[in-house]
Amino acid sequence: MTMQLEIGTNRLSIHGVDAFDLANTLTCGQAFRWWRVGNAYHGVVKGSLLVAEWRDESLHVEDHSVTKLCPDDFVGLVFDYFGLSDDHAQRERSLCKRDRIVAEAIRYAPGIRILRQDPWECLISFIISARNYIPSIMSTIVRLCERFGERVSSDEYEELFGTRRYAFPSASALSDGSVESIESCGASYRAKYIYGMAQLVTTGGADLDLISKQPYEEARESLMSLYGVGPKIAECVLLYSMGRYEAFPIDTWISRVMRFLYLGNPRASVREMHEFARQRFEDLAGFAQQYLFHWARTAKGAYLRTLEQNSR
DNA sequence: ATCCAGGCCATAA
DNA sequence: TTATGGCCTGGA
Repeated sequence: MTMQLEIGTNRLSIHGVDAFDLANTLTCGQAFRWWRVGNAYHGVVKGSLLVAEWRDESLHVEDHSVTKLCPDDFVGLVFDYFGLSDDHAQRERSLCKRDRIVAEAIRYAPGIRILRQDPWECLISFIISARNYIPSIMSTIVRLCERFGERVSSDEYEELFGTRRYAFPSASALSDGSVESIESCGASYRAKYIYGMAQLVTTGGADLDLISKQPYEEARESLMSLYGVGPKIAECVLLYSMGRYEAFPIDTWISRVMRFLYLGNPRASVREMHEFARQRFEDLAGFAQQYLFHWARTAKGAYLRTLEQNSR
């Protein structure tokens, strides 16, 4: 199937996108800056305010930013962010052949893509996500953006939807704040990590662009050397913002799936889980993780919790 | 109401 | 190298 583009004024329609579920892709826990409004999703992506909707078998995206992108940049942003040039159907087929549990997860909810997010926003967002609910994560990020970010919504958008949107704050904007001001946005004990990170990145003590070019293991170590960043967050950054699809972030849900459905060992170590995932899923581990994560939380949530209870 | 969450750090063995 | 407690507080 070939894609067809239709480009209008600050709007774009893409027909013939295969293996793409917009709703699940935006709400499956990889990004925290999308809101459902009617049948559409409103989100801030790298300083642009986008309104995305899946309608008539096509993806429609509008640019509602104050400063709108030129058509080329707009198309580029959308293709890059959603990974539209990738043959995702082929990935799904390949994963289905490799593993029958992942095959079930894909059958349950196909078309989940890995978004290509901004590394800085991704890093801070997943620091905030530690021991936190998704709604809390989102509201903390909103408050950070309101306090430290720049306005991104156009006059027309604000009039139409009655709300103002802000871009994710830069490192230097956050470093101009303080631990206390970040804490009061709801970041809690994570505020010191965030403020420290903002200072480090602003002064050049950490270079995410450089890290993104390092070999996988080296990049992972570089990220984990940052105060407040452990294996889970490092791998989320690698997967969701650096296109490292071999990454396999292990949170409590993936841990349950691995311990009870794959390894049959309630006390399996994170190391064992990583080893297994690397051998089984190889270069597509990140996609396997995303499908398993969504399936575990929604379709298998109660079941996995029961297994966990019974193993105690 | 309580109760605990999509980890990380420090400390201890 | 692996195990444990503490962090803190907005939501369910």
